[in-house]
Amino acid sequence: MSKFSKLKGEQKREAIMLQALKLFSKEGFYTTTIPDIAKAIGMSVGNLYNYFKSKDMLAQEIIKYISSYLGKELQKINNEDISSAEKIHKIVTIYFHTAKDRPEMIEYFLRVYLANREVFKEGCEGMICVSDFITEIMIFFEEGVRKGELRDQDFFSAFGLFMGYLGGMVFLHGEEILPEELTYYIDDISRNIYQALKNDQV
Amino acid sequence: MSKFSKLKGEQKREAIMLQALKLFSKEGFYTTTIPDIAKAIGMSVGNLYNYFKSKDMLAQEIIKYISSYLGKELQKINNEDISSAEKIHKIVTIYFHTAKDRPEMIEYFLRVYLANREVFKEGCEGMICVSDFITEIMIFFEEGVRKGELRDQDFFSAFGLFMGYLGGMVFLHGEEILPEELTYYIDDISRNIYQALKNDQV
Amino acid sequence: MSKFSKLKGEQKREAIMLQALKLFSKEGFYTTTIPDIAKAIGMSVGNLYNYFKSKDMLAQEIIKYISSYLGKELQKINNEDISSAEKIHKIVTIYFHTAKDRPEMIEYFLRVYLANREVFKEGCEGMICVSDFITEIMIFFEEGVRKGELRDQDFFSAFGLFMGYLGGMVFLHGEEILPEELTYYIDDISRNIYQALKNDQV
Amino acid sequence: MSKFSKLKGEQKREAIMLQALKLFSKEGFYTTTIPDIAKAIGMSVGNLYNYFKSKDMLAQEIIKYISSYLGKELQKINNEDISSAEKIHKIVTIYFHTAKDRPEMIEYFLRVYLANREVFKEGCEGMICVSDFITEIMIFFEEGVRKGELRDQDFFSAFGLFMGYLGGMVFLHGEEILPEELTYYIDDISRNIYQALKNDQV
DNA sequence: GATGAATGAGCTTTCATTCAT
DNA sequence: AATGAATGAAAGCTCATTCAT
Repeated sequence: MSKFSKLKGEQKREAIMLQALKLFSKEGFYTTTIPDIAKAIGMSVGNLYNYFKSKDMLAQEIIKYISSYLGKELQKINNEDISSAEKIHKIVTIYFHTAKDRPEMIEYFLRVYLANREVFKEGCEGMICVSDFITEIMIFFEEGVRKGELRDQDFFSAFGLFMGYLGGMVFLHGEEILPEELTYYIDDISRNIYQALKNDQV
Repeated sequence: MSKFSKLKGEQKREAIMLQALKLFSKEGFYTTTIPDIAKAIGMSVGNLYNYFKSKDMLAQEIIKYISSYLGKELQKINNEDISSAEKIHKIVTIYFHTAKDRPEMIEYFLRVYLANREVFKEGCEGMICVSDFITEIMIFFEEGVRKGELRDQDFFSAFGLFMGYLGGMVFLHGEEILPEELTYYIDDISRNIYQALKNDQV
Repeated sequence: MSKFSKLKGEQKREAIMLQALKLFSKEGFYTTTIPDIAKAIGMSVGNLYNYFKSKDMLAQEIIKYISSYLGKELQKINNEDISSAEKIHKIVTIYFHTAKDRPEMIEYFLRVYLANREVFKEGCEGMICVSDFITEIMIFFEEGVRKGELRDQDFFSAFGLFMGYLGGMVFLHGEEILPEELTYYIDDISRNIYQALKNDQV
Repeated sequence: MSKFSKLKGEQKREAIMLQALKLFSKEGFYTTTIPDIAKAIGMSVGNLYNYFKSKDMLAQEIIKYISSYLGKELQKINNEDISSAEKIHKIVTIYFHTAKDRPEMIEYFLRVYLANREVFKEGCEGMICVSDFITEIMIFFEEGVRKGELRDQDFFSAFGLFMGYLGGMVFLHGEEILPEELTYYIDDISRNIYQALKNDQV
């Protein structure tokens, strides 16, 4: 643990978020207490409340943080001049590598954000706290359609496929049910997604 | 609410599970209290503990109940003598209709079972509490492969697609993000899944 | 301390109120904690909340209790067939005797109810939690006017005199500033009040 | 808010007291926090502690300030060469005008000083923090007796009448129970007090 | 004098679970 | 089987006060 007291201002906010992110995703939102978080980063409970005014607000800031992080990764891919099939492969790759290197991010999305609606009800209405991420998926999809590489279907139908599929795999991995590493499935899954989304009318 | 006191034995157990299922899926596991459940079915908290020895155990019995229910539905489809493409369509249909008619079942799976690992850690190791359901998906998949209709890929890669996709759509629906009813997407999604799983080597 | 566990239902509610009344009036509302009250009556904190759903609600029930108690005492006097001067003397007497025998009641009125507006804001709007008491003062005053014994002045001007005066004396007594017992002042004060309120137009 | 930083020394002390006075009387002593006060005057909490060594000490300085202020007003009246009846009228007038123009002063007296004994226990024993004010009431009363205009009764009996009555009226006003403005009652109340205190033996 | 981040004890309230009846 | 009062540990959050800068 790097000395928390050496950090300041915005850095401390981020240090708190990263630690809470780990605990929330590993232990669950309700089973992680504020004192747990404070102790883990070596600060006092009271001071934590100087940075986030409630446990719920902290949870909301974290999901925005994750959405922003993943959104930026996707943006890089969207900016590349490659085919939709290649983009799908890269998206799956980045998603699974994130799940491997920073599993708490994906777990948080699945187990904290998606599962505890009541926590995000006020402050994250609709999908405003994850819009950075969703926007990039939308851009990927619409460009693919425009270029004639992807079939012009309902966006949500495509989005649900993407996110549900990837999320489901990460979940199975988290449950230690998968016999192989996540990265083992990258090719299969990229192919499945491409098969599902591609435009046959050529 | 039908008179709880008229029921007996196993029927009471089931009445408790159904009420708890509704409350857990709607309000969340941690935000639903045992007194909430007892009051909703008109019995005392003390007596509820005569049927389930803890809140966690109740939650575990419920997921087994759901798995069994959905497993039976899938079994009917598996027993029909139709193509894999048709089976996929039927599975998607039954899933979305369940999500529409008894949304608490699917929501419970997504928001209670998948999200609150700690509750199911002891008693539902691996996927033993949802094996009825998973077994039928496995049967569907292996038969499709055997008949040469589906590509012989890793089971989990296919399973993740199926469950993640369907779950993701139900989630989007629960968030009131989908512009259309769930049933509207049945054809698109069935097609996407089939495209992803089908055997091209013919 | 009588065995709390022997009591039941409404009796326990009352036992809690009486103990809280003592502590709130002696130590102050904010400096008395719920554990303090629970410990003083030998019950658990959690169980106390089975009887009163918050500290504020408990405080509100207590002021209603006091108002009802004092209201009944005044009612007896109002029902007697005596002059207004005699009634004043009896009211002052009963007030000071209450202040002597059950000082917490009067202290509560002065130091908890009158002073901590925010606690009674929602639930005791206007004077609805003390209406039993005020109503009797109003009856006394209006009958005196009707009989021609008291001057027909604004009710609040008369009411403020009565309650402010008596309250002020009890306060001075509580501060241990009065050189004599409260009862020593009964005649002087009754006379002063009568002089202030009587009808000279005869 | 005038620039706090322009002031210095004793002026800053007074600025703090005036702001705390407003907040304590309006929001209550325990519901007003030190940061609330600091923010309201645009200074830091740390610096506030350079002027007052604790919240309790601040509260004590404020009551002394109020007592001194009101004492001076009464002194002017005592110095006038007018009858006791006229003095009573002037005292009531000044009291109610203060309650109208600077309501926080009277409210503080009633709701902070009188109600939160524990805060003033050490430092304001007896009535030493309000002696400036009480002394003037005493002077008024004793001169009235000496001149034969007021009956020679126990001082506290007279003092309680005065302060209790006026305080009670201000309280009723604060509760928005009075149908009229406070000043409307000046004549009635002055008369009531005079009737109560005057010497009939002439 | 001035700042405000930091402390941590202590508050109100909740709730799974027990048990005497 | 049935009741629901009782328990008490533990939660989220507050705030007077301190102190390094």
